Amino acid sequence: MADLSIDVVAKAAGVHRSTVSRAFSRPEAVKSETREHILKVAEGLGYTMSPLAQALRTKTSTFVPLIVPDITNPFFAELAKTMTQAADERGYQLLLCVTNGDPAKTEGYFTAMQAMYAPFGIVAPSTKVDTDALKRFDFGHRVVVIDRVEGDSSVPTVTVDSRRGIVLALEHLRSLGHTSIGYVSGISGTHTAQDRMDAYLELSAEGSSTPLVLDSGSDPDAGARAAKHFLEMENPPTAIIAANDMVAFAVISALGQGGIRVPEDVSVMGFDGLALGSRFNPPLTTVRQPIADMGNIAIELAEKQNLNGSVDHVVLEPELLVRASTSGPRK
Amino acid sequence: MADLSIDVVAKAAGVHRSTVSRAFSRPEAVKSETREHILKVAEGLGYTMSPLAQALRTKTSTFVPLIVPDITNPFFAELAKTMTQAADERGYQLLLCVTNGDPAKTEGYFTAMQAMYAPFGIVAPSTKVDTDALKRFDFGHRVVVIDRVEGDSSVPTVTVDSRRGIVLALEHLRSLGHTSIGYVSGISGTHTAQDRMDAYLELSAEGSSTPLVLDSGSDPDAGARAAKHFLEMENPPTAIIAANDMVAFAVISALGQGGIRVPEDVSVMGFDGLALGSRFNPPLTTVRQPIADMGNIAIELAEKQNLNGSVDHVVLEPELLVRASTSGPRK
DNA sequence: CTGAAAGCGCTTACAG
DNA sequence: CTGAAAGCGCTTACAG
Repeated sequence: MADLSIDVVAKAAGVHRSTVSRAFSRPEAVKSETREHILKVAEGLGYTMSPLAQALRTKTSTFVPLIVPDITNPFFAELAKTMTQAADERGYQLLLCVTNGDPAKTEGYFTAMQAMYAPFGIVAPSTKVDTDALKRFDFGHRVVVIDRVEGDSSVPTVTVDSRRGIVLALEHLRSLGHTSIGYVSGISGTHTAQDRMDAYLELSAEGSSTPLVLDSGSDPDAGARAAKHFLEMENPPTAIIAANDMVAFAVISALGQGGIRVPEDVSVMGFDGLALGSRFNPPLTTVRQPIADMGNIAIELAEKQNLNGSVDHVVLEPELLVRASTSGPRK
Repeated sequence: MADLSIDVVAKAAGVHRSTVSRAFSRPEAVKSETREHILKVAEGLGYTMSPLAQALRTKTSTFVPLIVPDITNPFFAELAKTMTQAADERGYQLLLCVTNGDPAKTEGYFTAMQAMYAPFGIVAPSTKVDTDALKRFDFGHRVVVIDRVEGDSSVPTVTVDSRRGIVLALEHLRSLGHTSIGYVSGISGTHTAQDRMDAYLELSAEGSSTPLVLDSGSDPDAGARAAKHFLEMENPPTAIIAANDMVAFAVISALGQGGIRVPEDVSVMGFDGLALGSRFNPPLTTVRQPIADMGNIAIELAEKQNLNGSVDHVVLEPELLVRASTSGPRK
């Protein structure tokens, strides 16, 4: 495999390199016979264009970074999976960038993506996005955020209606006969997390049940603490809503270690709709976010903004997913 | 942010661009005063070199692809996480490439990486790697595989001692008093999967217990089928080893839906040591693979091969991780 | 419709 | 130790 460049194809096809370039990049600008001949020769040689050289020359590439805090979190993994495909279908190459929550890393990725001539990027944050900080980077002007954003409406966003999700959860639980419904935050950085909690607080008050937050921490041990709290209560709630599926898993696990069974002793719901939930013990009832849609829409929003500067804020509908972790209250 | 290039830095610093280049890439080749001056000017301007242009010119980059079948599988997610950091520390940028099991995609990544002048790559396969197919690509000669490999020992590999892991699992279960121990394959593509199964078959025969494979499929429903099988047996085993943690989750979930409790009614072990296992219900007893070590070593092996052509095959020791999904046999 | 030339942002022998 | 020149693999006005 000697180094194949546009010039060797040009020579082999008996044309000038600019014609080869056009045959690939602007096919309509070259006579069809010439084009077909060139393409055939190129194929025979096993030639493909160098994206590096193309990017350098045109100052635009097809690399689209997806910046996530933690790929080990199944929510982001599922997002990455669907976005890889969505990007592919549109001719982009998704570059997964994992920050592990380190803001310095995020900035590093921003300058790197700038240098790679990425046309735009997607960020799924773990904290409320500071749009001012974002815009200190050139690249920050071409980013869509998978969360709500405050104050500044100039960055495109896509989220799920958090309040509606909590309504769905509460309705489900109440229809089962629950009146005492607790909440475990478990996450707290994003607006999404905040919105879920706020909605719970507000809606349970409206429903004339007293809000009961078992834990509001945001570390991985929140689930365990919530379970401990539950076990120590005289009148524990008969159902629990967890701020997301991962927290629900942790709660159920810790509860189980304490001898409490789900859903026999207490119902537990999650929020996210992870595939993993269907194989949990018990399979998790949850509010599904349309993760695949979010990924597709994020890319569309980015393209739109890139094209004509339009900035959209899309809010998707969540959906109740009843599995086995909820049932009527005990007794 | 006007476009910053080496030439604008050169002008601002009053030197030739080649000197700027050296100040960054071969600092010892330039007088220290000059260098410091250049670096200061560059910093003031907010200049960093274009990795694209560098790669194009030197025909080598710092992009290191990690090719995995499915990022949604926590094993690969954890691998990706530790490898991102390992790569970073060595000055590489990990590029996550997800094939979704599509061989065509793998080939696509290979040619893309070739085009990106990646110095080498890491592949975590979902099937037995065909080294001949691998080597049809130039890039295939600079790849390390996270699995065993057959026949051809010219590609560096890193794995865990599968047999040893099964020994650990069997010993643990037997020490608890189990004599009837079933197995669920759940995965089957890789040598690793094969080796685990073979070891189980061989070692349970040696231990004079009859091997009992509840399911040998490799799809996501293997766990459910195994549970069904279990429920239909007259004399079901008192313990089950699952080929990996994800399968163990599915088995426990399906068993739970069938009214069987773990570990009260049957003990279940996994294999992998995923972080997720500690938050399963019940927390999963398993054989831990040193995933972080695997990642680090994979990169080291790649570097070594790249440097002096040496090819190593590293086999790591697994470790028993006792949590709550195993106990003595019932009654 | 095709070719010749200039240039994207770098590096590296080669002189001096 | 530093500069001038050629070139990595492309694209795109500009001619013809």
